[in-house]
Formats: sequence, C-alpha cells, structure tokens
Amino acid sequence: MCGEFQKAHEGDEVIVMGWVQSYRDLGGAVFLDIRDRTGLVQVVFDESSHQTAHAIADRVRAEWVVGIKGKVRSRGTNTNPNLPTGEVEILAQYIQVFNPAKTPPFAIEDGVDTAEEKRLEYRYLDLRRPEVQKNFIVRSKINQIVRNNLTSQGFLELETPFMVKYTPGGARNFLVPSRLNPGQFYALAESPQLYKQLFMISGMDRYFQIVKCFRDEDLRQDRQPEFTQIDLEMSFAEMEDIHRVMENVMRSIFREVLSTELPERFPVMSYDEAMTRFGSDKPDLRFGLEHTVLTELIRSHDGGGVPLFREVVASGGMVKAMRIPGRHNLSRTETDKLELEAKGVGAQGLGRAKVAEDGAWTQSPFAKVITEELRLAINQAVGAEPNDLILFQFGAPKLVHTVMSHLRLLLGRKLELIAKNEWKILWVVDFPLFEHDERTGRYVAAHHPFTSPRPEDVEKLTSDPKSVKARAYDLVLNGNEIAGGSIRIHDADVQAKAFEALGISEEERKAKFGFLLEALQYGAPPHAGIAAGMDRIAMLLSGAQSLRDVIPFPKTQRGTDLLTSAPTTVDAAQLQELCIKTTV
RNA sequence: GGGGUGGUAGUUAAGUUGGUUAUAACGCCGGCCUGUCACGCCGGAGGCCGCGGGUUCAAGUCCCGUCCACCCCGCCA
Repeated sequence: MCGEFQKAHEGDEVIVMGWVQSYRDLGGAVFLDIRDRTGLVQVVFDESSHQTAHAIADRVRAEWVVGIKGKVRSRGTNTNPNLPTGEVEILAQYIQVFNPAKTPPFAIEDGVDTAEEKRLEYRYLDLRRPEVQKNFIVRSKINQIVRNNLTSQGFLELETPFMVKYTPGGARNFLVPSRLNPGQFYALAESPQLYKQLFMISGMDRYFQIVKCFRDEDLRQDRQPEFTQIDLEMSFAEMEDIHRVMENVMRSIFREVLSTELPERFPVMSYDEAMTRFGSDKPDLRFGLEHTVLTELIRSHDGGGVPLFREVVASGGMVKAMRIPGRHNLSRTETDKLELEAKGVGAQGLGRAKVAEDGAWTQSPFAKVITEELRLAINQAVGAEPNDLILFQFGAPKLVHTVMSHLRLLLGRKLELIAKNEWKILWVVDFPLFEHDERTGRYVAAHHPFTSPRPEDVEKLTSDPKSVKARAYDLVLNGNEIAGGSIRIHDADVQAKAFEALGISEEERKAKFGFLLEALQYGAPPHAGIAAGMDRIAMLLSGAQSLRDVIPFPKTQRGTDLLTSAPTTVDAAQLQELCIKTTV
C-alpha cells in the first residue's frame, strides 16, 4: 500500500496501484506521486535506465489510475520530511495505465475550499480526499465499537422494517405507495420505536440496532432526512440502567477513537435548570455566559419604573439577562449586530445596559427611568461588575429562551470562549411530558405518547398535564443532542390517562397503536430505551462541520441529491400502476 | 412559511462614485529541463459576470423578480 513504504523496504521489488496525485516532469526524469487510501509514495521514472516506462509516465496526468512495478530505494539526501514515506521512493521498471482520467473539476487534496455545491455534484471525487475519507474511517470505527460494546453488554442486534404502518403525529413521514393495495401507503420508519417495544414483549430482553431512520422535515446543519440511529431497548430497566449502558458505549467510543477518557458517570441536569441557565435543553457547558431570570425580581419591584418591564411581567412574560464581562469590550457596533441577530430569530429588540463604576447604567434605554433599587438588585442578581454589558430579553418565555440561547452560542464562538478538544457531556432529565401546541390548542407528547410520567406525577396527568415531568432523558455533548430516550409506559391505566391528556380518542388509539396496546396486555415487562444519533456522534468526534461531512451521499438543504439529481418525476405509467395522480 | 450570507474562467477570488478590450492565482494545453516534491522557465487557450426583466447613451456594478447552495427561526429528537 502506498502510504506504508519505509526504509525497511529498501531493495524490495514491489507493485503499487493507485491514482496519480501529481506529476513533476523534469525532462529526463518524471516523478509521480501515487495515492491510495493509505497515503502517498513517490515513483521516479528514469529515461536513461527505463526508457519505455519513462515515455508512458511522460503522458500521465492527475487522477489517472495506474499500476507500477519497481524497486524501493533510498532517496539519499533528497528526502521529503512532509511525507510519511518521504525517505524512500520507487524506481519504476514498468507502468500500466489502467484508466486515464478527465481533469477533475477541483483538486483532489486536503484544504481546498471548493463550494459545497460542486463537492456534492462530484461527491465520488470529493470522497477521494484524505481529510474527507478520515471522517468515514472514524465512522466505520464507531460502528465496530458500538457493535462490540453492546454485544458484550448482552444486547442482541435485531432488525426492524423500514416500510411500516403510517401513524400521523410526530415527524412527517415519507410515504411508499403499495402497488398491491391501490390507494394505500406504507411509511418509511421515523424510528424503530414501536417494534423495539414489541421485542421487549417478545422476551428479547436487550435489543440494539444501528439503523436508518427517515423524517420528512426541514434540514439543518445537524439534520438530514435519512439518518442513522444507535437504537436500543432494555427490559426490567430503570433510567439508571440505560444511563450506565450508554455511558459505557460513549466511554469506549471516546477511548478508542480519541484516546480520551470520559467520566465514569455523566453529570445530570434537569430540563428546568438547563432552560433557566442556558435557555436550551441541550446546553453547551464549555463556556459561561449563563442567563439570569429576572421575572420575579422585577415583579417584586413592580417593574422598577420601566413600563416595558411592568407590562411583560404583568402579562405572564419572562425577563432574562445575560452578563458579558467587561474584558470582552464589546463595541457599540458589535452590540448593534447582536440586536440584528436577535431580531433574526424573532426578537422585537435587544435591551442593553453598560455598567459604570458606581453601578449606574449607560448606553441603555432603561437608564433614565429605572429605579436605583431595581437597578442595583439586577446588577447583583447577574453579578455585574463595572464595565460589564448586560443584555436583556423579555416576552413570551419560549421566545426569550430561543433568543438568549442563540445569542449565548453566538457570543461563545465570537469571543472564542470555547476551548478546542474539550468535551462536556451531560444528561438532561425531567423533561415535560407534554408540550402545548399553539395552533391546535392541544397538548402533544414532547417525546412520544408511550413515555412514562414520573411516578409522583401520575395523578397530575388529568388535573395539571403541563406540570407533569417525563421519565425521559437526553444525552448532550458540547451543546449537541446526541441521544434521547425514556422509560416506557407498561401500565394500561397510565397509558389510558396519557392518551386522555393528549386528547386521543379511544378509536384513534385503536386505529393508530391498537397492535401495541394489544401486545402490552400479553405480559409486557417494564422497559426503557434510548436512541443515539450516530451521524452526530461521528460528526463531533471527527471534528466535521456538518452532518453532510459524515454521510457519504448527503442531501442538500432542499432535500435534493446533487449527484444523482434525485428526486425526479416518474413515468406516467408507473404512477398509473400505483393509482397516483399528482396535482402539480 | 420567515430572516440572513453567497453565486464573476475548470477552481478560488478581485472588480472603485455605472464608463474602453472584465483582472489575478491555481489548474488546463504546447515547448524546454535528470533530483523534483507548491518543481522551474517560455508560450497559449479559456467568460451567458446564476437566470429573466427594468432604469440608463452605457449595467458584473443600480432596481424588481426568480433559481441554486449554505446558516438560522418555525418545524423536527
């Protein structure tokens, strides 16, 4: 293999096959760098000693595929310290051109800044680049580690269907028409959720699968329409058991891929605490800039002379502040930019106050009207010191969290507060079981409808649904949600109450989940599970910037494949056979 | 559905207050060169300035629309 030639091979007769990385034609001598997956090696063609080979090499160009027979020899004083194989070269005796190549649209080398559009159009060329291949080598490793680890923890690798029953709710489904059943459709599985619960009822005990899932939702840097989960489920398991299994998996991945030790047990934070301090249920703990909720403080001062504060608090809104230490010295212009960013994610504006030596506020719309008592109380609450900048956001809690969390991440990056090679992993627990859907006015399952409430909250399912906490947990790594799971309901009464709270009628339950509800009555063990985002884990561990960098053939943000140009229209005959009429 | 960034040779970019023939680097093609490795030297080709419309004597540049890629909100675990 190209990348493996060393001094020890001197004098060996060898054959190398690969792609021409570069050629340097000096007239009587031609140098070719030959590349394969393992690296580069220099081959020299000498006109005086091997005329035929030299004549062929003279015509060879970048990315041609060639095979070369020759002898390894020392480079003497002409070594190349930048190349692992730089102490030796191959003196070519014969060369065979397996295939010439068109000039590639971009150079096949690391560090190129070709537009992603072009890279995806010629993905097979992009994938030739070592730094791109590196990500997939990491990914392959993770696959092996997960299989070995979970198998050794007693899990069975079992498969579930991709073509499944359509159940609305949750993520949008991709549909697959059934030719044999005109007018009817399968859905591509959003996850193997229901099947893995059936496995538990089957006595499969411990199940895992590295499995593709499909969701027809809008794409993001960390979201693709088809993605891979490390999915597992365990019978007779409490939250603690799932955490230990997953911690074990993550520790082995980090140890073997990065030679990094994660803690034996991962820290745990409640959802409420995460939202309060960071405005996010996936807090990045690698830096500070924590939030302070001022709602109650302001209420106790009756708005402190600031009409806006008073109105917001009176109408059930929230006030949050974030302190930017004075050493960061944000300019007026930079703060204005922050306001634009805030508006970009839905804010009306961005309140601000610069703290003076005596604790007074300057550059602030509140400075003139706010009472000294409230001003000092706020300074104290956020821990403000002279020269600090305080940013404020007020309004509906959801929006306040979104805006402040967005600004926190933005500033964390901009102010370079995030250390390289630092890993902060934690569990976030005690999620609300339900979320209120603004449009329908109903409650919807925050996780999925089979998630168990905390035992102490069961009574509140009917009386006070929004205060019920779920026995659900997310694993968060450097501000990325990399896994999520829950204890499942195995009690028919509790399940009925949950459906009631969700406003799902008896009929609807039967139609959608009848098979599972039926199965739960045949001796279902208590069970729990979790699903981890394989792509996200691969992205974070390989240092990739986007999920697309760890998926060999990813989709664009509009869900298209620039290489094959999928999706496309299909033949009328095909549609007719499927009894499908399109309206576009 | 909404907010933002970008689109100029094969690639990456520059292009001023609108003004002659749209620049540069790398790559590509031809020639020379036996120790290069970002090889060097000489010469050359290469453009629907994303697309459509408008303003203007004149548009890469200004205006409107549209397409594509990316980032974010909504949506989605």
